Amino acid sequence: MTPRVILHADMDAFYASVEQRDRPELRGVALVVGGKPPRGVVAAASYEARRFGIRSAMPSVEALRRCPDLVFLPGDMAKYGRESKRIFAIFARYSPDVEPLSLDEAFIDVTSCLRAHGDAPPLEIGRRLKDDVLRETGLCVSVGIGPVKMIAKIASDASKPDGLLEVMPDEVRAFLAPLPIGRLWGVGPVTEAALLRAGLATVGALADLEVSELARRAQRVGGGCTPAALERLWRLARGEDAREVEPEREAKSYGEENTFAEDVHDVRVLSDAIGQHAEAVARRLRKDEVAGTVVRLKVKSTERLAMPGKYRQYSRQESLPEATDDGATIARTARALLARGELPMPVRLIGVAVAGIRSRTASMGEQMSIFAPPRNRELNRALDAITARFGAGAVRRGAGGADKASPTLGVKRGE
DNA sequence: TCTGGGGTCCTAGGACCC
DNA sequence: TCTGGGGTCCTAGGACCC
Repeated sequence: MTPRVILHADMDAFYASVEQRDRPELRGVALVVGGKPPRGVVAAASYEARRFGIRSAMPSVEALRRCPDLVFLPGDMAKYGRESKRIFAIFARYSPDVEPLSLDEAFIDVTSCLRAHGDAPPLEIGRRLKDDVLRETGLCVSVGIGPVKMIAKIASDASKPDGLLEVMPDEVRAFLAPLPIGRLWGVGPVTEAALLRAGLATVGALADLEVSELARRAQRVGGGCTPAALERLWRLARGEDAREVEPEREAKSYGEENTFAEDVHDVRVLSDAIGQHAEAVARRLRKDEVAGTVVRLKVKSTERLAMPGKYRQYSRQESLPEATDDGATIARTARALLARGELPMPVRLIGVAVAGIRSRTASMGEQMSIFAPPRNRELNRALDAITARFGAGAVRRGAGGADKASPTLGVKRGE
């Protein structure tokens, strides 16, 4: 079997770079896109800000402490979305097999179209891709190339900023071996700490274990690291990653949530927020012509956990007899979940999500299901039309009053 | 007066069916 | 007086990713 050629393309400091491109006065300035103190976090930091040690996912208060002159931008998701479309249109010219990971990041499997690229070496293909993106959008992208997804991803990360790095199949083990264990895709803070305690500090140390040792070592690692989980990581550490590039992944859930500016003691405020989230989720379901059978309520209390910055969280869900895309139905179900039992007050965050997603048409063929009570369908159509024209804040069903949900900003770690 | 919001995947227990 | 084992669905929680 000939090895695959997989590119991982990842925009450099995406949101921050878009802002600096469009506003020349921001060039050379330490800035972040994200939520302001006291409760916000950094979604993206310009390279000038990174010189102060500011990183994605850092609390904004901490960022401000490191750089008192830091400029905060709220971010413009609609703009980043448009920019994302342009970038993905470029990616699509390189292969039909493009798997988005986020607005600014994708795997591109070019194995089957090497000929179409004039049998150019992979590194040359990566170079052309970078040039196209820079010329057409004015933005920088880093590209990693490898025989499997994870290697391509780590390579792009290692090459940043403005990077281009190919790891050949016979170089994989040597490339991975010296990396700290936390760089492995799927090893976060909790697993990293557990692996370190078990004496596995580098990817190479894990890769060098004998298969027969794994079960015993998993015992030593503990902390929820099952033998199966450790074996998965072990394979990744050896550069074995069988996952294919999947161009057509459908969303499995749609959710909206918000952290309140201040802790909430009033159930009516929670109920109102549920209503807004339910309508927002429903609008997105209808826009994508899908519906879901599971309604999920998420509540974050103010109780802190041992991990810094973590709070105790509760979730309750209910399966519906039929798939729905109706905000009123989602809201009613979520409110019933809220009322089902005592929850510790006050509340820091509340969220509503719909899962069990199926396409509207497929579902109708299956079971003649109708997603909203007939009397609501006219109303929903009207709501969608008004929202499309005037934006999400223009119209709201029922009584209002709660804080508006904060804008959505994805975090880009390790750019 | 100290960490967001969008997701995915995995695990584990219990209910239920055959 | 006794009760296996597999499969599937549901729910809750947690780790992880960007």
